Amino acid sequence: MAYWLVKSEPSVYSWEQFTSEKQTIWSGVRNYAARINLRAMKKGDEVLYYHSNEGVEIVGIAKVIKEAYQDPTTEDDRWVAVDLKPVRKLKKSVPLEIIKKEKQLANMDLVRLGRLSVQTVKEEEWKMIMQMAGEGK
DNA sequence: GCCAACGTTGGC
DNA sequence: GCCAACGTTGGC
Repeated sequence: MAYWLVKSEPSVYSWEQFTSEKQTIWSGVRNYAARINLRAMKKGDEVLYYHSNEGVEIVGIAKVIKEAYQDPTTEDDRWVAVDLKPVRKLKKSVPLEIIKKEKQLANMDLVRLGRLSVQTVKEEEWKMIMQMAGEGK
């Protein structure tokens, strides 16, 4: 089981929209580093859902329901998409500001590689986030 | 193949 | 709205 983090601008595709649609195609990624991560996603992997620009916080958990396939939004077969579905909203959203203050999370991709839109999350990082979100585990 | 210029992302 | 950081492009 691996953990991931995806970003979305709420004005483009928010968590609320995601949950009301029950699932979504995570397409339109045009970045090589992000593509490597998309390809590595396995069915059942859990994904943190992060709101960029507005909110600037992790708001919920999603799950991979379909592994990488050709991105339907382009003819170019080099790009891939995955299908995600919402699992649940976090009890408490975890703002980037708080993550930055947490020493154990200083090396998270979210902090180091701010602009990467699909990131890996280590198990320890996932656990920390869950604690900070008030999720008992 | 290097690197400067440019465009985009995203935090503030 | 500004600007820093970073990825991509293109000239040489």
